[in-house]
Amino acid sequence: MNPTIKDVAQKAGVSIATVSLVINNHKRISSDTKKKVQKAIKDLNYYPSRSARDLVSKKTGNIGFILTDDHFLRTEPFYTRIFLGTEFEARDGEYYILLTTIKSDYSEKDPLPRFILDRSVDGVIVAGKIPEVLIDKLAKYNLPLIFVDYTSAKENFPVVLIDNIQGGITATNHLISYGHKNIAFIGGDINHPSINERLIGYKKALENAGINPNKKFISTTSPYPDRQNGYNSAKKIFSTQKDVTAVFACNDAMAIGVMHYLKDSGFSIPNDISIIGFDDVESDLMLDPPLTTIRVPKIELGAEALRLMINTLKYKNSNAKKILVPVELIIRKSTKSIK
Amino acid sequence: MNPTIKDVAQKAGVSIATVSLVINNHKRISSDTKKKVQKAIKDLNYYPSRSARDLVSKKTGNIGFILTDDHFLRTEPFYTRIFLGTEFEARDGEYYILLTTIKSDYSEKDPLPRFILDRSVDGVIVAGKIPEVLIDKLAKYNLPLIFVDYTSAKENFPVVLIDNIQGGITATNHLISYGHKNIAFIGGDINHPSINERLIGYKKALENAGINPNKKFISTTSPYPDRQNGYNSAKKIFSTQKDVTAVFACNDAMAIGVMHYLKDSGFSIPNDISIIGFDDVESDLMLDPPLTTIRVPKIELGAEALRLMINTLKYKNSNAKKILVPVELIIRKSTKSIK
DNA sequence: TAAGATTAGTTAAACGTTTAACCGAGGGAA
DNA sequence: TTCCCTCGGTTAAACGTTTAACTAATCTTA
Repeated sequence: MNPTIKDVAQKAGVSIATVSLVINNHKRISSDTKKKVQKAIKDLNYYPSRSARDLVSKKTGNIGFILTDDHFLRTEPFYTRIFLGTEFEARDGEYYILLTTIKSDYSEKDPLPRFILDRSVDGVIVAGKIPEVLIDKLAKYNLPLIFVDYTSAKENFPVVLIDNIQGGITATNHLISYGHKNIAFIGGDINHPSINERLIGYKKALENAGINPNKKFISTTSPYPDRQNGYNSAKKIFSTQKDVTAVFACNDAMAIGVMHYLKDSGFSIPNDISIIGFDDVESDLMLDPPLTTIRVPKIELGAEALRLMINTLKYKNSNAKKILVPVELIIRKSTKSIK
Repeated sequence: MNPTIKDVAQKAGVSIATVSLVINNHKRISSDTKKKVQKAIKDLNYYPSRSARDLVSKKTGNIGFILTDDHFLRTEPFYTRIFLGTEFEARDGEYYILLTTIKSDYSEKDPLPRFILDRSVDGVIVAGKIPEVLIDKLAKYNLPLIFVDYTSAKENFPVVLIDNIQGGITATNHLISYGHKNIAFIGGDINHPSINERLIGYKKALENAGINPNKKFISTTSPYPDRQNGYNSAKKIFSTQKDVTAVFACNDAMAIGVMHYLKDSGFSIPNDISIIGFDDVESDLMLDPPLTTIRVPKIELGAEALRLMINTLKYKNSNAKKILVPVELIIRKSTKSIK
């Protein structure tokens, strides 16, 4: 079997308590014994048993990560990157991430993830929009709960968010600085806070520039912000509004849909129409032209969430922090100055 | 704190051993006591402590899942679906899946995943191609190791594979049955067993039909089977070979690249050229026309791997099983009969 | 009826840690 | 010299399960 703390103690000629103190580098240990013990640990290739440790310390060493299945399976690796950021950050620490998906139409009678029921996690990170009913059920367990890229309107949880408003402003300003005035906004369900905030940023930037937002240029009726809906929304707008010269799509997926529509309709990008996206879902999309967009640091979002969780766990401070992660304008070839 | 087995025992008026026996439904318990105990468990909302259980049973209740980061972040949700299949299957059982990615250029001096080092898993599932050096390092730990969609040539591990040869035959037969004779094969690195096997199937089907495989119709020099390389390979073949009427791409990503090239070059699909892919990565790709392909049951692959792992863990039978998962022809609009 | 077998449940040890309480040695102050 | 403090380490209890070994009661069987 694997070596235990006992073997180490024996080999180093000390008690098991001493070994334990060395491992958790307690100060009450001389550097001599410390070295001896560390040598023994190395020689035996000893690793503490997690279950024994967890049992006595009443921790599990796991963090749950909840995602809806459609978010997990999205074509563009957005939430998967957020997850990866969490996993990267956990990797060097002492936590493991337990990922589970839930159905996006989770309802009252669906069971909670097993890791909640059998208390296999010390806290839960929720990424993306999930049904309110699940939030309610989760809140009943007094587990630390942290949200990423979404949060409940009703309750006040610690959360890591994209600075969407600033991103919306930056994107719109970029188009304005290129001389565009008639800028369309193509978004999905306005009830999703991220999309709404990007729209707010869009409007703010227009107002700052003295441009009156035109309702006919704004599409927010699509249920889900994917390519197909980007295509459809573009169709609706461009078939009636002839003087639009630029599009701000609420994410890259919709932007790609818009590009498809424009190509199909004989428009040239960026000569006829400039287009900017949001998210920067890096992938071999073979887009032509490459899409100007607002980069969201997805890995960073996930890492930030885990750090927040670890802090919450460590200091039990439950004052609900909000962390706004900044975004960045990435200029490629899909936008063009018309001055 | 959470209720323990002690609380349940007290409430039910039995010993803790009895409670334990009920939980693991041992036969030596009358149905009367069983009911009493189960009621107490329900009343107290009791769940056994995993760490205590693991400590005594010397299990961890976790299965590691290793994936290279580029596989995890692929545009098409292929390996993520395999993972999900594993997670689905684990969900109702008693295992948790610990997912970790490794760099695709993992080298000798990179550390092993932490869950291996500190023995936090009972077994490891490896999905997709990983560097041989990692396999060697993993093999040193005597942990059950199961491969999915890849396996080491050197050693004999239990493995769950796609029936690629049959898939290659089915795909090619489909084209042959539509009257095609000059069928191109567009693949990536031939060292990847899956791709090689699909090519073998292609050749077999041609031979069965009395058609001599033409080397000029076969491209296997791309390093990675993605869209861009599909595009490039198509360019190479179609710029010299004028009588090709159909393409069998080794996966959907390359097929999409091929479609892009054909469109850019003014070909009509399927009127001028028929094309079939492999994998069936369902997604909102807005492909026009929809791609005929060979469906790989990805969820099923993952689930099968977990079942194999659980069996290995349960019966310690280490005879390296090989499971071939069948595939299915999905006819859409990208192939057309030319008879 | 007595001995053995079966049934249903209990006792207690064990798993591998952490950590509060304890202890002995040496040094300094009164 | 005596008392107290500090330093560096040890002892032992506790965490919540599983399970081998045991026991008491009932049932069979000759």
